[in-house]
Amino acid sequence: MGRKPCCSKEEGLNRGAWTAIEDQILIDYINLHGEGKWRTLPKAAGLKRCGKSCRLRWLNYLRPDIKRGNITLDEEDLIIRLHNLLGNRWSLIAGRLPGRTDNEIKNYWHSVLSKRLLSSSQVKEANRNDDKINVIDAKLEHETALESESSDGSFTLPSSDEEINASFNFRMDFEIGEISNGSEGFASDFTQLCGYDFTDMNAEICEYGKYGKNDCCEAMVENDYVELEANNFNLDSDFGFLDAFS
DNA sequence: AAACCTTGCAACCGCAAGCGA
DNA sequence: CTCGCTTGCGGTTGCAAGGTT
Repeated sequence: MGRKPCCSKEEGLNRGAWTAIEDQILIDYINLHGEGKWRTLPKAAGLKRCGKSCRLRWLNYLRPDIKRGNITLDEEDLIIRLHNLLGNRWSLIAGRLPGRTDNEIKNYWHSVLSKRLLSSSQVKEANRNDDKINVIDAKLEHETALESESSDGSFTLPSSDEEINASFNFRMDFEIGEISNGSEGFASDFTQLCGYDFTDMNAEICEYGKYGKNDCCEAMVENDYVELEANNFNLDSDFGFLDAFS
């Protein structure tokens, strides 16, 4: 590779793809001594690798709880929503997807989702010029486009590109600032539709907002508020009102 | 069959945050 | 407070495999 080597101060270290033997040495060592102390781990384990490389290999590949490949539609849907909310905060997104690593999600985003969303954004932009629709109508339209109801009342996630694009055409068209200021009529309507209690959300904002915008956003993610079908949240613009807390 | 192109993904790099001395 | 070290994160690279011409 045409780049400066990792941990260039230390010579004689292996680089590039890991061998099965190296993997086994690392697994055995961590099973015995636990994670951490990456700087000293290679020497202690007898690996000719830098600590960074060992850490990365363990976290992204060797950990026993890692799921690999076959990202489900549910996971994909969650990745898209979290990315809309948090941007390129891959580690935070990965934290909401058990068994998935930040690297895998980042790769999936760049190789699959970003291309798909790029094409859907053109359709989305056209819809920005449409008249605003009220929340109830929007929700019904969204459900019609996104979900197909089966005989037992359950729903399925979108499977075709058309359906996924349709989900992106849906916009909440509301100011989240209104929620924080206690727009009770709106909140009760939306709570009824989505099953989320904006009273709790307000409390969450007040509690975590005082520590700063990022803490508040992360707290909201932790508490599943991102499950709202608000696909177009943006950390800086839509949560801008939280700046007042910082 | 061979050359070229595209895609997926593991791995590397630089930077910044956290933490202890 | 500052300095140095370690760890974690996001961006980027380059290899290998599969697809296309």
